[in-house]
Amino acid sequence: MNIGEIAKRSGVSRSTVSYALSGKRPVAEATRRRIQTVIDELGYRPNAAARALKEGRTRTIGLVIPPAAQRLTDVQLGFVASVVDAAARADLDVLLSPSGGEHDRSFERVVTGARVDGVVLMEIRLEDARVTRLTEVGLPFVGIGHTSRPEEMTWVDIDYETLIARCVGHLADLGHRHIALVNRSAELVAAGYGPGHRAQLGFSRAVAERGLQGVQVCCADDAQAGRACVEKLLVTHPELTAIATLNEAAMPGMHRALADAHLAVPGDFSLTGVAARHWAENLHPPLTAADILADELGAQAVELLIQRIADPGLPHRQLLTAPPISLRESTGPARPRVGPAA
Amino acid sequence: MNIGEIAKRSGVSRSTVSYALSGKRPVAEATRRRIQTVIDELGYRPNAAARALKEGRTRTIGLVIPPAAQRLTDVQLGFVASVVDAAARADLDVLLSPSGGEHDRSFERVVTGARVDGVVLMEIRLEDARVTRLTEVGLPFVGIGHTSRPEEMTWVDIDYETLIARCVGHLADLGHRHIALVNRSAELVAAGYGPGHRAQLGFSRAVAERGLQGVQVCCADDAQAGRACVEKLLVTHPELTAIATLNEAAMPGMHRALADAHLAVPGDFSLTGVAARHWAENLHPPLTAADILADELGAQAVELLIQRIADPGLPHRQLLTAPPISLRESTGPARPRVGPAA
DNA sequence: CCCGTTTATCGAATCGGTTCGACTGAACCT
DNA sequence: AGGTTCAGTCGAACCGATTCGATAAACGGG
Repeated sequence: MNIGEIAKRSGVSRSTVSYALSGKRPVAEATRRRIQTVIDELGYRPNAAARALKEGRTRTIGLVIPPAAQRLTDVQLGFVASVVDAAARADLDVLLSPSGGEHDRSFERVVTGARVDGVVLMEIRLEDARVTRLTEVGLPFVGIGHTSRPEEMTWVDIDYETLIARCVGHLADLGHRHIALVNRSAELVAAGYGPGHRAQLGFSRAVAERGLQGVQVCCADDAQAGRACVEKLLVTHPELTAIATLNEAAMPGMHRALADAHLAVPGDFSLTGVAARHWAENLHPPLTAADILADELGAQAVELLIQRIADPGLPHRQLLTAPPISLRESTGPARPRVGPAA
Repeated sequence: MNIGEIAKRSGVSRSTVSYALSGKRPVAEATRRRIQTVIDELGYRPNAAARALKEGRTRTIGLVIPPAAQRLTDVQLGFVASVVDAAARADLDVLLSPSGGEHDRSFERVVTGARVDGVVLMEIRLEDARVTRLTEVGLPFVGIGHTSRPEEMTWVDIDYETLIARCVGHLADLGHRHIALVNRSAELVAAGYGPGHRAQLGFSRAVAERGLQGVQVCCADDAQAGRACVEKLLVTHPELTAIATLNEAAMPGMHRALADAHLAVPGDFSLTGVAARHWAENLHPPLTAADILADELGAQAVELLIQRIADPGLPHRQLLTAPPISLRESTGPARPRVGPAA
């Protein structure tokens, strides 16, 4: 079931079969039909490895995800899905590679040995060894997120700074004066995780501009932590009337803590943040949020990667997507709180 | 940066470099060290396509997932993560392929053209064209789930029938006499989706054995549907005191509906089901559930696949994993309901 | 000292495609 | 009629590894 077999049965040479398939040189219509018939009969498909070897490209891209053991957030999952989708539309296959921890062998395998034509990198830190390695190896790559030297790489990213600032602005417009930011986990933020870092910046800036009282706290990525975190906040900052967050995983716990404190959302307390659209819509009440358009971001990453593969010399493009905030039902006018500590 | 270059710089032939790397023939210690030095200096890694072409295997497995657009459930995500992890441990790469709908090209690319040595197939229907195709092509594969002719393929699966029956048994032990099963979406169940189908069987069987009153309903895979579904159930079946479910996505909405009806869990109403452990633990209250050990299942699937690749003639093994139910806090003794319709 | 063995290495074939240069007729031009 | 062009095809080289058979040197036994 190789090209030689097809050639033999069609009574032509291997090169003619190849040209019939690729169309890179003219082939007589009668010949082409004869070959096609044989191919259909035998269900022949060219061997991907042989083709990759000769052509020098694999028609495959790598997708480097955080260690699989550690659970992906909804937003991350959205990225994966959209990258896979976009790649499929471009007739590219996707090789999955967990990275970090004990999975460095997998990363190395994907990156070296010409297994992929390029790589999409998720969850980039401000200092990121994988970026260094990819640059060193000279493999085209696009980051979803960027390092502390963004001009040195090609990336797409979410403008968390602006998005969080918008959330704060929205709350301020509703009359809230005491607002908290619930960030991602302390380790992540300390490690220079971009979204966490930029959320801090955006929050500080917006709070300062609007002359508000702002509190920032970190919170592990799970419901229990979210609950504990908000319970504590309500006690230590009894004047709080609203929270903005980018920590999806903690959100259910945060809701719980508010409910336990008999604070209705949005009646007594407002909640907003940055989240995937369908996820925000599925909450109760639906979350007023700056939506992350994961689909678009993944598609753009793949598109950029395809460009870079075709012409690695292209100037490194950078873009931010900053859609407007989507008003839903989790925010309302500020109302002086009568909380557990009041 | 190919093997010839290494050979030249080490002053040996290409074959000697190959043997030095594979150890399949003895190489003088001095020569081996010299070669290794050159390799380390140049950061050489053998070209995967060339190796695959010669060896006839790619050291890559395919993972066929449901169309990416359609959101993966937590359990499905767990499968993906565990397959990727297990493959990485076995030094295998994972090629991701969405299937179904418009993604059939991607599936075809992966299964033909010798891109992968074998395939792990998720979300199998009772009648599944992909299984037919893989059998036809003769590519080794392992299903997570199985078709209506399970003896014709190799698979691992979760014993939903037993798990749901155990949930019912647990509720019966607590004194519940009127129990509902909230299944997955009607389309899925109608299409012969295994878990949905077997949940039905297990529920019916257990209800009959215990002499209970059982209601079965289907429910779309999202929170809104879950809420609507339970709201309706509470009205149409006012005697209900417990629900068992395998619909994770609908669970938040179900909780919501119970809360709206002023039914406390587990005080007034018990809730149980089949779910991923960490997910069940993260609910409020933590869900008493038959845990799905996704990690183990994925690892077993990969292990079976590796066996099948090594020896496709092996008798098709089949196994079920049926861990005991994990008692948490969402179930309690039955108490006559004073619900909205009472 | 000669011969058989072992050890270390090399050269060539091979995997299954793609692609380049060359060849053959037929059509076309002047 | 002779030369040019072009469609259609073939053979051979090549991509980068692995692997088989052969060879040469070192070694040990009788």
